[in-house]
Amino acid sequence: MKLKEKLKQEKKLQIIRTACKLFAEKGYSNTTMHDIAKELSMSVGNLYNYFSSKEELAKEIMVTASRWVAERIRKINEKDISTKEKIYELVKSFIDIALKEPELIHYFLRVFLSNREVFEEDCLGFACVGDVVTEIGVLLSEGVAKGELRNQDFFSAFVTIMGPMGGIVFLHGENVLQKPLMEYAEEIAENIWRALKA
Amino acid sequence: MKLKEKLKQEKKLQIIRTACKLFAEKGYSNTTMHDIAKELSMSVGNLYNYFSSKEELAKEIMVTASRWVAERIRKINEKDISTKEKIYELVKSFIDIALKEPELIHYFLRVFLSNREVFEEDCLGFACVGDVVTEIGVLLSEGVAKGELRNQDFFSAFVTIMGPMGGIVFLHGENVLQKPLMEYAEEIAENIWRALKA
Amino acid sequence: MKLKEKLKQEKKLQIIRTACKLFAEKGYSNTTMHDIAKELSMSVGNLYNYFSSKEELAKEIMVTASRWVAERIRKINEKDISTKEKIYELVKSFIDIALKEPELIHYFLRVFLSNREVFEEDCLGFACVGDVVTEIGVLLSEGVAKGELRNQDFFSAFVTIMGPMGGIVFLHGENVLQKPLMEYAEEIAENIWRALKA
Amino acid sequence: MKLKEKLKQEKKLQIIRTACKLFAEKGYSNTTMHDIAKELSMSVGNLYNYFSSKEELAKEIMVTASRWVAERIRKINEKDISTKEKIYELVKSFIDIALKEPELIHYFLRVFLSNREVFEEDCLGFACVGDVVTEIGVLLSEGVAKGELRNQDFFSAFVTIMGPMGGIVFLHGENVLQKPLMEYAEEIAENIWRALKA
DNA sequence: TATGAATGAGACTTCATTCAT
DNA sequence: GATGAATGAAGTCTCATTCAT
Repeated sequence: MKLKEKLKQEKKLQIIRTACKLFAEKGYSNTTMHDIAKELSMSVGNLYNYFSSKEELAKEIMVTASRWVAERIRKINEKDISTKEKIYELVKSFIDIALKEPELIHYFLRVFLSNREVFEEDCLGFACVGDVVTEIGVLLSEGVAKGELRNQDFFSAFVTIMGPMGGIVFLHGENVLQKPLMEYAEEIAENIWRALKA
Repeated sequence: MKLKEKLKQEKKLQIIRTACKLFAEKGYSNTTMHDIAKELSMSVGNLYNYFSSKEELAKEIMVTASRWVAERIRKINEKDISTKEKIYELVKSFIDIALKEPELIHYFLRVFLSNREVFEEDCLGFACVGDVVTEIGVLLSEGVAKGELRNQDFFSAFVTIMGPMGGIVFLHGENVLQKPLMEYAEEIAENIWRALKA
Repeated sequence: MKLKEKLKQEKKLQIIRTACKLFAEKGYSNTTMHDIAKELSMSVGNLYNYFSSKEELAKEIMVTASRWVAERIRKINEKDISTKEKIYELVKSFIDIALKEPELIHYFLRVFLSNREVFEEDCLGFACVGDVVTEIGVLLSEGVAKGELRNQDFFSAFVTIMGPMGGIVFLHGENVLQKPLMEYAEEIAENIWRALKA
Repeated sequence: MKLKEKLKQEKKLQIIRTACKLFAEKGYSNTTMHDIAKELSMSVGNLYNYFSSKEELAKEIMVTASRWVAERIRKINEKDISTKEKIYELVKSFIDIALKEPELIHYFLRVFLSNREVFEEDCLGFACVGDVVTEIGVLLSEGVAKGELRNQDFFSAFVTIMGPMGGIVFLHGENVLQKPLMEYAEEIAENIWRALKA
């Protein structure tokens, strides 16, 4: 039984990864359950053995993806380095994810940001992405505690971090940037650091 | 003849305003041409006398909305004040728009950002929002010229401005903020200023 | 008043000609009243001042076109030549029309033949194309009277004449013929003559 | 697995038969996918599991119907009888089909002949009805080889055969004939034979 | 579990026709 | 007569979801 359960989880994850990619590429509405099934070489019917609906699938993707990203940030938070260095690492990490697993970030930009009705019920106050928010919160409050960051409203600081990072990745996805994405990391990080530092 | 033409333009604008609102509220895919027609108390068929398709409508909204926002920024640029003050005014202006005409900003967040395929052809390199980009560019380069801002890559600076502003408005739309939106203006503006100043 | 009436008839004819061409080119269903109006540089509404409906227009075209073709046949019938020669002239005439005013023949093939419901009421027993049928009837009965054609059922003879002529013109319209259309005239005429001669 | 595939083919054929009938009766444009689904007691959506579009369906009908008719002609060609007898049998066969399965012939007259745009791409040079053309070609060239038919251009001969046959069946469908359709067979056959014989 | 045929509501779009100006 | 904005029914096609096998 345990093995069976594990296999099922394995498959769920596989579906999540594929669906995340497709949603991120084509948008939530433009991706059909058939598209997902086809990409996975499985039947539509079977998809419903793992997720009760398209919305359900979208939500689980968000939770999972958020957890992955949060994990990366948590590792940074755990490091014994200055807040400035943490911010630099955060930006690099974020861009690294955007390069290696772009669907994670684009899923957020394309699906989560824009299909609020899908997430409305279960994601009030961003329950779905709570892990990420928490980690950013940790980074900020520790920075303040250490006297390295100015004390300010959480949300102001939060958007000052996430906004530029999300923005540059979005522009990258649109092919409007003239340099490789990673080359923007330093400048963005410096901007964020200057914006928040004590 | 001129009158008739003017009336038609008037009506187009009316449609654009209404459609912008609906798209911003419910998302592009979740808003039907029927919804728009109903809200305008007109027939679906007639809608197509003004816009040849739903996509076409979405594009024209973007161009128009972008022009409106750009106009606001241009007025700030024209003022004889310091760059710091300009940034403060920009943030306040942006939030002001978000409060009085939230559909303009949310249209950008919900429709433009997330339904890239709709805009792909005609909006390469953001032709659609070019006016806004231009004005931000002016603000930045003048700031640098006056020695008030550090010289840096345009895109880095651009997302450092637009990211936090967009972010806070988005969170506002999601009802997660604890204070009235405008109360975040000062802090956000200060963050952006510190991020970019020389 | 008379002048006015004449001008109206003139315009009707102009509309008929244009509509006939469009219907013949694109088919009845695929041609919109707007298409016709546009081609004539007039408004849709005005079209309805001349013809009460699309169907009405189609019928009037058929009557008019049929009269034109019948006129050509009548002239042949009136000639003082042998039936064989008449058949040769008929085929050449038919092909000549197909080359110079292809819409007349194609209208018959594309619209009349296939949109029977349009003509049903007013064209029972081919009232619409009665003139052509009559002239073919004259040619046949005179040929029999002169002992040059075998006496046979009218419809058998009728299709033996019209079938090959319509067929070759259709194939020409489809670009499957390898020689210029007119070069088929002799052979077709000879076939028809042999088929019917005494 | 094979069984399932077979069942699907079976159903496709069933759809083809029904759609052919409806198209032949009411014309291509006047027959809706809903009409077809209803006649088959199935859902519109499911229709699209078998044919990707209405046009696609029309094309497959043409190919299938053409194959059926060609089969009948092929059997005649294989018989060890004179060309004259073959022509007589061909006409009878054609009329027999028109009586028993009128939709096959009327589909050709009403849909194929008149909705050229539907078939344009995939049916250039009549690829769709190639089988029928081929068989007629065989009949003709063998007749010439045996010295029973005059040698003439293929297309001239082709329309001399198909024209009268199609014509009489069309008139039958229009209820303008005064005798039962089959009674025209002899005369038509005789006409065609005389038209082509050496 | 796995399959994919089946459902049916609903989306976008077209178009003949009307009517106020 | 002439215009073209307005109507709204209807058509084609899509797609989340179900269910018999």
